[in-house]
Amino acid sequence: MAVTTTYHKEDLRADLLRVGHAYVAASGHEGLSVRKLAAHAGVSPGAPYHHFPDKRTFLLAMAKEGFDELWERGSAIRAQAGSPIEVLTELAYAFFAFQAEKPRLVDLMYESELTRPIIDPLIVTEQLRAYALLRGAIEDAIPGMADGEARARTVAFWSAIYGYASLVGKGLLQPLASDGETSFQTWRDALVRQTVAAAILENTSDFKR
Amino acid sequence: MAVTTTYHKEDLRADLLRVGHAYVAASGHEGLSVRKLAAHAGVSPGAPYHHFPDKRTFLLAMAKEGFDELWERGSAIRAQAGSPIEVLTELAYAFFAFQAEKPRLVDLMYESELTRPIIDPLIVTEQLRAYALLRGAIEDAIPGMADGEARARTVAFWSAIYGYASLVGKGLLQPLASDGETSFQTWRDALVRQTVAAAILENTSDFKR
DNA sequence: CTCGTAATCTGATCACTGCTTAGATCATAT
DNA sequence: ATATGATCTAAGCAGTGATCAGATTACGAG
Repeated sequence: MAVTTTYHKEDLRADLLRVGHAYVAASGHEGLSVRKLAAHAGVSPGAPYHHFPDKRTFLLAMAKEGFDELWERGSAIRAQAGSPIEVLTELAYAFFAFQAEKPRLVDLMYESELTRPIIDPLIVTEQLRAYALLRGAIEDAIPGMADGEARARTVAFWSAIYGYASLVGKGLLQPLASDGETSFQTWRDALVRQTVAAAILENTSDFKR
Repeated sequence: MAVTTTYHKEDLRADLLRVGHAYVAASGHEGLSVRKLAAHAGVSPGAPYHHFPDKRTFLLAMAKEGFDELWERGSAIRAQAGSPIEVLTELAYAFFAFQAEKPRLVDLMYESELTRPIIDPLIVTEQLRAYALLRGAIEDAIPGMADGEARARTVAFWSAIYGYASLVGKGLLQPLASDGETSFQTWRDALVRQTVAAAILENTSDFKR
């Protein structure tokens, strides 16, 4: 006879995450509904609730996969240890690359119902881990900094990198380029050079009170 | 006999915007529904659709009021003309102040269904106006820059300011401060000083290709 | 091999959402 | 006074997140 369609799925949880990532990559997290998700996974509308208590929890699971991948890329860069300047530069470009590859996933991670009106604790945790990575790279360049200075330098670095990637993600920077990709790369390279330099300059006078 | 309740409202459109701003300020744009809006304005669920074709259009009208206020504050700062360093510094702090006063409105303006998955043309327009303001302030400091350099400096400046404000708005920076407001202000001041300095330094070597 | 238990899935249902539409009400100009 | 057009109500549509009773299946204990 015909192939018996399984009633119990192989691993519905993993299927849902797979389907979810595909949907988000294609259309963003805004239009994603539990019903569409279930339909794409070939399952009834209520089934996903046996694997995730909430829609929010499901989105959080997807976001976590994104943060994990980002973390792996970042810690790999730091592990293969070049000079501090090289490490910071590569970290910046790695974030831009991730944002370019999966812009809609980055939206989910940083700008979604998971971050508004109040941010989810898990995302705060992920962010602290990334903060520690950046701070470590900066402290490699300037050993023995006071706590406040290290914080200020890390925050300034991350603000510029995140801000730029975020604006690019919104499509708020391309329209300014009349000469296309060329100048687009030029700003980015200049911004990275500036930001890395500012994070690493030995002159600490700006941070003393 | 009793007071005749008016059937036609005085100015429902303005009332809706007022009510909308109050709701967003209190709870954010996420939970705002046309029905709640109508109820708060004392009107039937379908009434708002005679003044705004869409929910999106309504949100856009609210966002535009925010951009207009921001623009007025910014152009006032530039009009009262101090040194370029003072102007850029005050512009940065003005944006932080606006974000601190109306964080939920800033969410609506920069991180909402109006900016995702694709950004609304009106917001791009508003952003270009603000970009021109910043660029002008930077060009006051360094006259006669090449186009690419002016762009790169402006983009880098705006990226850092926006990125920092955005992270603060998400509550992603406070948790890092163990000593409260003091160090919080310290990072911010250091970031502004760094960013303004980088935007204005005469050394153009970083921008030549 | 049987059978009970727990996990999984279906299908119906609830309150809520954005939006549409027919018809009632009102202001205003002629 | 009356007609025109703007405004509003009330009902209803499809789609949403979430719940739940009952059907189906896997699996371990006897």
